[in-house]
Amino acid sequence: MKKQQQLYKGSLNTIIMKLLEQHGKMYGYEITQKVKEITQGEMNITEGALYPALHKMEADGFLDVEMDRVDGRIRKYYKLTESGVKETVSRMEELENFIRNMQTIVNPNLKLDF
Amino acid sequence: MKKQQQLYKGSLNTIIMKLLEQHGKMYGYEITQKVKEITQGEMNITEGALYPALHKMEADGFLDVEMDRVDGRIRKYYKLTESGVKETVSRMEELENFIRNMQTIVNPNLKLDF
DNA sequence: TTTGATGCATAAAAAAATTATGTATATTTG
DNA sequence: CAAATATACATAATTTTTTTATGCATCAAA
Repeated sequence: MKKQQQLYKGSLNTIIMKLLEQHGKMYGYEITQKVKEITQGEMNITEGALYPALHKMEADGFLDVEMDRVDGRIRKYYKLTESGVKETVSRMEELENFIRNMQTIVNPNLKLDF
Repeated sequence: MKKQQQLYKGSLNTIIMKLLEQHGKMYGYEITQKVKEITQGEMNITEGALYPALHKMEADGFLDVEMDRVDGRIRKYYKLTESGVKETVSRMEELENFIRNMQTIVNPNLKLDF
């Protein structure tokens, strides 16, 4: 029973958007499985967080939805809108800045390339 | 007017603990200034987040406090307890795992060294 | 046939910030 | 010297974002 890596709050939307950018369109359950697979089970996207996040991004105009019936089950495929693509770029910059700043804080002696 | 880098929620305690580990003891205001200095103003620790965080970590036994009066003003110096040192190690591992997982997600083609 | 996987969803609660104040002293500036 | 800025602490209300706990339904496997 491996220890669960906790998500830093605020990173979920960035993860979702980046996966959609890479895969074109995905449905909710697929996103949870993809994250689990990529991180080898270390990160777990809970459905209680995922679905409200998807709905909010759709309401904000970042995502478009398309319903599909597969094997008698409903799937809601999400993909980035034009606005969503821009937002993804912006969120990626934020993530990179965060990581860079955190690395500077925890490792002040590290010399960075410019 | 440079854009403010927002903190991912959950990272504040890690930042505080790491700074205390590096500097031995610090007071609240000093922490806000140090973060601002290190990140060249990109990250801003708000007092509304800082002081409750310090109080909670003290209550949890991770920090010890020492009061000082300097130039007529009160300073509350915080330092890590033994338990706090262990917690710092643990939080650093979490941060490194988070960064590694996020980098794997956003850059799946990157080959990592082992 | 019942358990686990697939697939969606929402509500209540907790966690962790932001924003807005408040108090007080010291220093700098016009 | 008055006013603004910096130093230094603190708390309350609100917002954001998550976890935890449910709920419903279909399909595959044991």
